[in-house]
Amino acid sequence: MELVEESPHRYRIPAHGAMRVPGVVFASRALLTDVRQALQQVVNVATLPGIVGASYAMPDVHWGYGFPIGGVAATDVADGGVVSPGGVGFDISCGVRLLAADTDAEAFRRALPAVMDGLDRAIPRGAGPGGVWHLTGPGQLERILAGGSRYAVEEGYGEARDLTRCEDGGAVADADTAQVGPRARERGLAQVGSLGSGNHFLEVQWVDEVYDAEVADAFGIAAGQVCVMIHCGSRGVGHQICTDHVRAMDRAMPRHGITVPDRQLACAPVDSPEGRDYLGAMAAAANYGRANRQLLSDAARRVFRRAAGARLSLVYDVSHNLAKIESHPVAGPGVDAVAGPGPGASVETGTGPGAETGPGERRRLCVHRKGATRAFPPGHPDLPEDLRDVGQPVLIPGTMGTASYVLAGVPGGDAFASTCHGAGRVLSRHQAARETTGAQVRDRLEAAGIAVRPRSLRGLSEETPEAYKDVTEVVAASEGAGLCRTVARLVPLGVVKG
DNA sequence: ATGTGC
Repeated sequence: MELVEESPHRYRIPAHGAMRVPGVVFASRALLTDVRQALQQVVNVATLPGIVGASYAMPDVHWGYGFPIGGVAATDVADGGVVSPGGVGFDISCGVRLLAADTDAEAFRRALPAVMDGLDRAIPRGAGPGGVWHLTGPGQLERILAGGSRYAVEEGYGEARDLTRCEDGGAVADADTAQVGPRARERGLAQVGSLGSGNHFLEVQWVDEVYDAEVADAFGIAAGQVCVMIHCGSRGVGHQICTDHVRAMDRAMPRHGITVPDRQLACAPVDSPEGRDYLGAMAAAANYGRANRQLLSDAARRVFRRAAGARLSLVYDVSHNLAKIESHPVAGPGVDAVAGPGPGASVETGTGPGAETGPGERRRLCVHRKGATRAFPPGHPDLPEDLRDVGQPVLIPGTMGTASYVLAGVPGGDAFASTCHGAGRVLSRHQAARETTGAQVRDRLEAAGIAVRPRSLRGLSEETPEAYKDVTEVVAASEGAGLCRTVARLVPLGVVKG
């Protein structure tokens, strides 16, 4: 496959065969090792009906179900554009939430063991059922699916201010709970307020380095400050919804006259019964994921209050697995996404004030972000007022025991205002577990001064840092590609895992 | 990611 280096962090796969648009890969040379399968998926995605601009890959791209993880694709709703569950992934609305404590790491050290023990008891995790809420009936699940974090806060599990620091104010309005099937509901009942397993975690971290003090200050974080980062999704609900709607679309594709190069790219026009049904169910799962993070935040807050006398305030909550209907400028047909980022250079800049002046007509697009984070630039109307001048906070969870990052959206960013989402796997779970044992991983973390509260040792071995790309390099490549700017680095004091 | 594998 031809990969043309256009700039140090931007590569292009020229459109060929059935591709309707080119592929654009943001990466460094080092990050391009072992991504052959993922880049074939970038090519496959470029054939989808209605796709505009390019099929994008973020620097943390790796192989996924149909679409690559670290992929961004937008389709034109009025031009037969499709929505594909594979473009969101099985863990619908998986995302990250960051809370900042009113204490610094030095003062906090003494309280750490008690806080970790408290979190160990308070945070449900691991595969299968178990959550902080025990639902009393189906009506309560209905309200979670429709109301997300907003419902959790109404019920007393948070502060009104939290909602101003959540993407979409804590809930998307277009959830269609009638499209959430019985199996998804059944699984959802018993998992409200739980981390799950795999790379999901709750970490106690501290701000080890600030790169942009002004933006960090606006976000509410400062050097030395203790934070809590929560990375989790919509558990069995999202998984079952993805499964159910992939099947429905797979059956409906012939009726819509759609053929795809890979069955895992099952899709339907956004403006079709199957497309609308999926988007409504996906929005319900998104709300479930947000409520999930809100409830875990409340559990962490109680522990911090009791064991450390500390208060946690929300920095931001953002998903990295979601499709959204957004308006972006798009160049006319025949115009490729050739140019790199820079003044006047990009064909489909992000939304925001810069976008209106760029070339192309604004179109209603279905933007799929799978393992990619929305990164609105300064001035975007959907940002809360106190963040409007600095841009959207972007939260990047690192590999267990290494670093995580806080980034900010920038003007002129390419890929429909999106950036990376994390480190990205290089070893499969199985391979990782063969490299080391959970006990070894635990001992290494403890020797580095990081407290670990795992639910299973097997899970720890699968998450060994060697299984992932270097998150620092991913973040540097994303900034180098003009997708975001680096604001702060966070390092763990303690890890709670499934 | 996932009651982890049709």
